[in-house]
Order: sequence, then C-alpha cells, then structure tokens
Amino acid sequence: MTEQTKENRILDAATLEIAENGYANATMARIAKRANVSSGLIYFYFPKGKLQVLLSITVRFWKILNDRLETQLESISDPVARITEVARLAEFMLVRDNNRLYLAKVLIEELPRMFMINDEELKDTRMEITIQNRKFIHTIDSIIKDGQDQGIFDRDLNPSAVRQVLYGAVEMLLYGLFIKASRNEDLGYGKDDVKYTLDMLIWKFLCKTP
Amino acid sequence: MTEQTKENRILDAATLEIAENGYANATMARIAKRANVSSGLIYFYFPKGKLQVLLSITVRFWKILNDRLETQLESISDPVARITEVARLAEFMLVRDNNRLYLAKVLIEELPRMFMINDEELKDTRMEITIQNRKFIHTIDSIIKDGQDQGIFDRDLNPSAVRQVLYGAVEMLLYGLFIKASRNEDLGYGKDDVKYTLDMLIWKFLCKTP
Amino acid sequence: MTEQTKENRILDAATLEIAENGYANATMARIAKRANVSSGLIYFYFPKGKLQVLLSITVRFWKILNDRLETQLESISDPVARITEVARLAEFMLVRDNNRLYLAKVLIEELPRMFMINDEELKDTRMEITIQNRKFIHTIDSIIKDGQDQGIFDRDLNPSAVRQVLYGAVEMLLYGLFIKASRNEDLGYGKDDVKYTLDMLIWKFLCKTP
Amino acid sequence: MTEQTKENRILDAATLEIAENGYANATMARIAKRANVSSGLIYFYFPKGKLQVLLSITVRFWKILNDRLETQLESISDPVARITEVARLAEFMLVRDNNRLYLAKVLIEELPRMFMINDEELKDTRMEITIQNRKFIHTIDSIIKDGQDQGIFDRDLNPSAVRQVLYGAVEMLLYGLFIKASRNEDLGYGKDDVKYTLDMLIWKFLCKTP
DNA sequence: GATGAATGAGGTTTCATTCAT
DNA sequence: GATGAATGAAACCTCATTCAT
Repeated sequence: MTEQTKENRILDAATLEIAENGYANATMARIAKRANVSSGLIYFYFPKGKLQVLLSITVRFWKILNDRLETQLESISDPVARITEVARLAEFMLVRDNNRLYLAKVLIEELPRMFMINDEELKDTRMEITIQNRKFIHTIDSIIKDGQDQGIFDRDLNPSAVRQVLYGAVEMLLYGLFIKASRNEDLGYGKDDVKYTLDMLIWKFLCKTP
Repeated sequence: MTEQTKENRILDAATLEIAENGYANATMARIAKRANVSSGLIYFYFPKGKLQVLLSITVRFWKILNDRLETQLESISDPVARITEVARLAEFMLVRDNNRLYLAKVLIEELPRMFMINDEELKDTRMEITIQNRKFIHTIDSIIKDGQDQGIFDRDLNPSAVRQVLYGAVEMLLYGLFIKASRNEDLGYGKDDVKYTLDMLIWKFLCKTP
Repeated sequence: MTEQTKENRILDAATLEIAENGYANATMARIAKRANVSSGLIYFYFPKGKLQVLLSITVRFWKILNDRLETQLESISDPVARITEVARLAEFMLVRDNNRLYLAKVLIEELPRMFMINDEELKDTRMEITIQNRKFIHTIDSIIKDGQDQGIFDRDLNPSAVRQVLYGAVEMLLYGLFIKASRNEDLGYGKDDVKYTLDMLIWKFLCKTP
Repeated sequence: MTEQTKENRILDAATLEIAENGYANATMARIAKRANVSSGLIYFYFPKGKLQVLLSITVRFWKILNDRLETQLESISDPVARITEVARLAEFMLVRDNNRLYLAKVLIEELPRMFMINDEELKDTRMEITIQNRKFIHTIDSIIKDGQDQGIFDRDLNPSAVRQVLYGAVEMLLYGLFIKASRNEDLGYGKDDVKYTLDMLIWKFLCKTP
C-alpha cells in the first residue's frame, strides 16, 4: 500500500515491534533488524528517537484516514450514511487483515500517550497529530451537528460526547478483535457483530426516536 | 480512603508517577521518592519490580470496584437501574476528584499491557487481575442477558459486543474529562453531559424499542 | 593526601585518564576501571557525565590551592615574598612528583574549556570554579596593587595584565617540565631554571626599577 | 586573506566549529555544513579525518607565521626590535579582528593535543608541525642568544626558559582578549595594555639591567 | 570533484535490582 | 522492616567514515 521507502519500512517494523512488545519494551535495535536497516538510520529519519517513531506511525495513519474520508464522503450526503461510512472506513483500515490489527493495537494503546507529550523538541510532530486529530474530530462533529440540524439525529445529545461514545465503541470493539486474533481468548463476538452493533448504535442511540 | 500503609503509599505514588510519565518512563527511584520510602523497600513489598507494582494498582482497583458492585447491586433488581449503577460506580470511583483521574488514566492506558504479560513469576498477580476482570465482565454480561430475557433490553444485540461498547463509551468519556482537567484543551462536554449521554446510551441503544 | 573516598578515587582516575588520552578520548568506562568502581557509580556522583568530572577535578584543585594560599600568606607581609609564595605553592602542588604533573597537564590543557561551558545543568559546578578562580585572581591582583601602592612594584603596569603574564609564565614553564617528564624531548631547561626564571620575572619585570 | 578554495573553507569552518564546541564536541557534519560542502568532501581533502583537519589548521598558521617572520626580520638587526617584532606579528595574526581570535583560541587550546599524537598515519602532518614549531622556537631562541651575546639581554637567564615565559605571556594575554570578546567578562585590561606589557616584559625582564 | 544516505562500532547513560548495614 | 550506595546489563544514541551515484 504505502511506498516501500526505508522510512516507511522503519515505521512498519516499529508498528510490529510495538504491537508485540509494547512501547516500553520495544527496542531500537529490534526495530532496525525488522526493517532490515541499520539502527543509525532510524535516527537519521527520526532524530528524536523512539517517541518520534511512535508519533510518526500515528501521523501517517491519520493523514491517510483523513485523506480517504475526504474522498469517500464527497459523494454521500445523508448523515446516517456519512457517519456509517466513517465507522466503515476506520474498520476497513484497521481490521481488513491481521497486519492491520497490529496497527490498530498500537494506535489504540498508545494514542493516549500522545496527549501527554510536552517535549519541546517534538512539538512539530505533536502538532501534526493534533492537526490531523482535530480534522478528524471536526469531520465527525460536523456530521453529527448536520444530522441534528436536519432533524435526523437526536438534538438533545451533546455532539462532542456522542463523538467520544462512537470513538470508544469502535475502539473497544476492534480491540476485542485483536485480542481474539492474537490470543486464544474469545470475547464472545466476531466481525459481523461489530458491523451490526455499530449500525444499531447509530440508528438507535444517535438517531431521533420517532 | 485506603489505609496509609507504606505499601499503599507506594501504589499511590506509582499511580501518580505512571500517570505523569507513562509506564515506559516511570522509574522506581522516583516512585520511591514520591512515596517517601527507599527504593529498596519497594522490592520488599513487590519483589518482581515495576510490573508487579502496575499489576497491583490494577488489582487493588478492580477488587474494590467488584466489592462495591456486589454490595450496591444487591438491592437493585431492575436491569436498567443495575446497568446504570455500574456506570455510576465506575464514574464515582474514577472521577470524583482529580486524584482519581490519575488512576483513571493509568487504568485506561496501561490495562492493555496487562494482557501481554507472560512472565511466569507474575502468574499469580496476573491471574488475580484476570479473575477480577472476568468477574466484572460477568457482572455486566449477566445484567445484559437478564434484561434481554426479561424483554427489557434489545434481544438482537450481542451482549458481549454491547459490553465492549459500554466499556469503550465510559472509557472515552472519562478520558476526555482527564484531558480537560490536566490540560487546557476543552473537548466540548462536561461531567453532566457524561451522565446524560450514558443514560441515553442505555435507554436508546440498549433497551428494546417500543 | 585527599581522603580516599570513592568520589576522590574517581577524580584521581579521571585525571590520569584525561592526562594520558586527552579529554576528547577519555572514556567513562576506562575511568571507572582505573578507579575500580562501576561505571554507573560515576553518574551517581557526577550525574552530568564526563564534563562534570572534569569540572570537579578543577574545583577540587582550586579549592585546595586557595585554602593553602590563605594559610601560607597569613604570615607574610612583603609583596615580593607574597607573590613569590604564590608561584612556589602552585609549583609545589603541581610539580613535586610526577603524579602531580598529570594534574598540571589536565588543568593547563582543559582550563580554557571551562570558560566556554554554557550548559544550564552545569551552572552550579561552573559557578564554583568561577568563584574559586575569582578568589585566586583577587589574591594575586591584591598583592600586585599592594606592592604598587607601597612603591615596590612598578606602578605603570596594569595589574591584571601582569597577572596574566605571571599565570602564563608559570603555566608554560610547568608545561615544559611535563613534556620533558613524559616524553624524551628536552625543552632546554630544568626545575631549577623554573625557580630562577620566576624569581627574576618578579624582581626585574614586576618590581620598580631603581 | 587566504584563497577561498573549498579546502580553505573547510579549515575556516573547522576553526569556528572547534572554537565554539571544542575539539571533543566538534563534528564533521557541522564542519561540512558551515563550509557549505558535503561531509564526504572533507575526506577527500583530509583522508585521516578530524584530527588531520585540526593538524592542518595548525600547520597552515605556523607556515604563514614563519614565512612572514622570515620576511619581516630580514631587515631588522637589533635584538630588542627583533623580539618585539615577533610578539607584534603573533599579535597581528591572532588579534586583528574577532575572526582571528577564534583561530587563537583553537591554537592555544588544542596545541597541547598535537604533542600527544602517535598515529602512524598522521606522521607526516605531525612532522610538519614539529618542523614549523622547531623553526619558530629556533627563531626566538636565536634572537635571545644573540642578544645575550651582544650584551643586550641578561646573560643569566636560560634562553629556553625565557622563550617559555614569553610564549606563555603572549598566550595568556591574548586569551584574556578572547574571553573579553566572546563573553561579557572583563579581565581588566585591553589591547593597549597588551602592547605595553609585552614591551615592558622585554625591556625590564629580558634586557640586562644597567 | 562532490554528494549525502547508509552503516555500525563504540561510546554514553540509565535504572532495575541487590545487599551490607 | 528500612536504607541507599553500588553494580552492571542493556538500552540509547552519536557520528566518523564509506560508497554508489
């Protein structure tokens, strides 16, 4: 999918490494080995080290997601269809194959960490995430407000709170799939349940009751 | 709340340290300093080190939550009231004051890490978490199934998927509050919105539509 | 001489290591090995690393020198005798045996580096040097001004410039001795020439011509 | 002054880089950037790397100094005038503008390092320095011996020791000017004091007392 | 001549963990 | 129970140096 530059290979390798060992235990040496580059090259592309690599994984994902959203949503006008499309796309980008689930795991587990970064030297990368994140949030919130204005979505709900609910729902549903895929534990539902549950969440929770 | 033994002081200090720096950057030396004990003493109480401390924070929380749930739910029979009470209690234990929000942050961010632990020596502590976690999951799933059996909750929803949605919704709503409290960023909603949104999630999404 | 605490052992080992390899090539690992301590312990006493070790060598020397000067000069009132005593003491502390010459070499070669340090984190150590240095400069300048006031020293000379000349003269004369001791090269003079030359420098250059 | 070939630009850039960061912290990458060439090119001109660059800075300086000395001294016969000319020329070459002071700093601080070099591969460059250095020393020592023979300079002084004194005096006086120029610290004297003090050093210390 | 991405040896540095007191 | 100086494995990270272009 993404062009196989060495920079991208490093990010892919880091995704795998972090997914398997967690950020705390991921080592630069192993990332380098997985990407089949020297450890020094990682610092050439990401001078601030491991944290910048993690941030860059996130930036790359959000950029692609936002780009695709923009394209996909262009031709859809119905708020229900639009919000459903957002969920579908997130699902598609993170669940389609097991490789994607690694990315899902990293994004879900490490996203909160992003908000905590104060390092002055990483301000730029951090800002990029914030921009992409705000863009995403704005997309969702706009759809919700739009639906409320059109009388389709429940006007009594706070759009920001709804967005958090949707975000959390998608996150935990996907996370369960990851656990299922990577361990023996069954959490009691499958990919089809995710689709159906999210549809119902939109129809019943988000839409105006007749 | 909890008795101020040195052991508890260590866990409290660790919660703060991990909340501020993340598990990866938390150091035993700083935890010791914050707890006003020597670093050697941490190993007296938690011989397996940092990871055991993290696990112990989690165990302590889940034990208390499950205990209280048991007590509180005893006198409630209506499924809607029961599931609402679960949300209320989680909220209460994690949001009541800002100190609690630190705990919320640690639990939310580091919980996934728990599932990755294979360390033979920590099997016992890990098992304790699994037990508490299953107990919690079982409590929720039982309420949902019960409600479905009674024709109050929507029978077409997969109980496990619903549980993930509720868990994710509570998590993200609380997490937004933490961001708000610890940074200037406003996510667009407040404590009251959390209550109302969760109530609506239960009424509209979870309950059977008439 | 100095109490053989581990801290002092580290400074002694570092002096030797830096004298032999230069600051640029000195390694913490070798300093540790020479001091017979673990490399980690160096960071326990000198958290800012190699540069702090270098600064600390200097601080220790200047402190001792200033202390002894204070004691020795107490009982001397004649400006000529006083300034001679300063030169003698510097000589004594740096030349008496070959071990001392190592210290001399480090102090002479690396002193200029001290003035260049801007590192915010080393401000304290750097300030200590500045204080000791000013104390030393003040001692010398006072003697010179005193001698000028008494009509013994040449009043037309700028005391600060004279101090630089004396400092440079002592430095280069001692440095030559180090070269001689550590290599085969002969620079054409010996310890006795140093004494005589410095005496003449004081008598002829510094004193008022009759 | 010097022709702006890329080779010279590299040496100039290295002088600045080493003056600002010290030899230990100077990096080839920054030297290349300052010289506006690629780092690879430095190895084209100086295959032995950083040390060879440092040696080359020194060689270039001493060669020019010795050349000029030869020219300037040709027409002067009086020992006092000759030795004064040496001091003047050194001053001129190192103090005339602030750029020169950077060179002074590097030469003063890093000269001792030269004597420590044993690297077989740098034997040639090192030898060049030794040759230039001996030539310089010989020039001075000759003037002094000459003056002593003519009964103008004090015959009781060891010429080599005198040379060290003069060298140290010039060095420290110039060094003080550098400190003054690059920091706020005032060492209590200026360029005029340097001239006067050196004149007096020659007249009073070096010359025979009547 | 000139470039700069890429390497990897070798240094610095951290910090979990121990143990004598 | 409690301390904190001391250890050393193992990570991070730098940067001199190379080489295909």
